[in-house]
Amino acid sequence: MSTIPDSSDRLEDTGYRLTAPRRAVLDAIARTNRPFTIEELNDRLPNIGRATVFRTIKLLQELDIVCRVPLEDGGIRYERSRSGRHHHHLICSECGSVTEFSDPTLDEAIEQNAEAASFELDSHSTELYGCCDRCRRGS
Amino acid sequence: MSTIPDSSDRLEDTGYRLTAPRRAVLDAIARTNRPFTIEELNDRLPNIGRATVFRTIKLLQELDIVCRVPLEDGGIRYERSRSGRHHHHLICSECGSVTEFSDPTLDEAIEQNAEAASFELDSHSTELYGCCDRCRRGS
DNA sequence: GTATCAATGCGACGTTGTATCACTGCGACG
DNA sequence: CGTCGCAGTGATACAACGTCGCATTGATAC
Repeated sequence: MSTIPDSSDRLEDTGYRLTAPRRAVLDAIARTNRPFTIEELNDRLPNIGRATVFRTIKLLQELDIVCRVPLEDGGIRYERSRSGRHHHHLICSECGSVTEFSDPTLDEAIEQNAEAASFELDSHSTELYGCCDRCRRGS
Repeated sequence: MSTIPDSSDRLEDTGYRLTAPRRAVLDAIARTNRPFTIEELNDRLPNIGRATVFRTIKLLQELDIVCRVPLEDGGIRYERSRSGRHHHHLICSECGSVTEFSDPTLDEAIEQNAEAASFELDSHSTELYGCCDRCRRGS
């Protein structure tokens, strides 16, 4: 999992400035273990402009520090990227938890479908929706 | 591919009324071969209320007559479902075309990942983004 | 026919994100 | 140090996409 220092470095290494608002956003994200909406983040950072929060999250997405999690109902949440690399999501409809996973077999199946259609693959996204282990045991 | 009569039947069979506005939406969709936004559809149906178009598309999604196509940039388009069944999308960033495909191998890989995490899978979505065969040849 | 209730149209509203633009403060350089 | 340039910020207006509430309409059962 990315730490705040890691993320700070990644910001500066790519030529972006590590400003107080960005530090505050990184800090707020680091203290959260659940997927969050921008509005939630915004409420927790009353001294930081709404636009800045949006801009910062967009930036962090580009740096793979946070990732966008599309929900089944079309809603969007964001989460700190654990791996900082390409991955997929298991999204629990009960508790809203999001778990990352990677699977070369899955990625290969996707690449083969693209190839079969003579499609030049740039990127792909796959989300799994259902009920996580915790919620299944709990209920 | 679903025809208008098919879709009409599917509406009535599930207990919904086949009204003039719904017929008009079905008709407009049948005449379109490209993914569309609700706003585009709305412009083509000036006699039908915006809310009704939204409501109808939502309904048609539930009946698997149209499907929601999430774009790479977060935008949303809709398209007539060719198969009326579960499938995935190849989405061309050049021309915006959307092609459906199904692949049991891919679905199985997804199921195995869910199983490995003791996750009870309800549904999943996978989208492939890139450049389609036509655009590759053309450019 | 007519009663009933699903469906519609309208307009207000909510959410999520972007554009504009004046201002601020980081950090480079003398 | 001082000051300069520009990336970054904040406020606000705006845009896109979709929902809600409610009075009215019209499809269907009887």
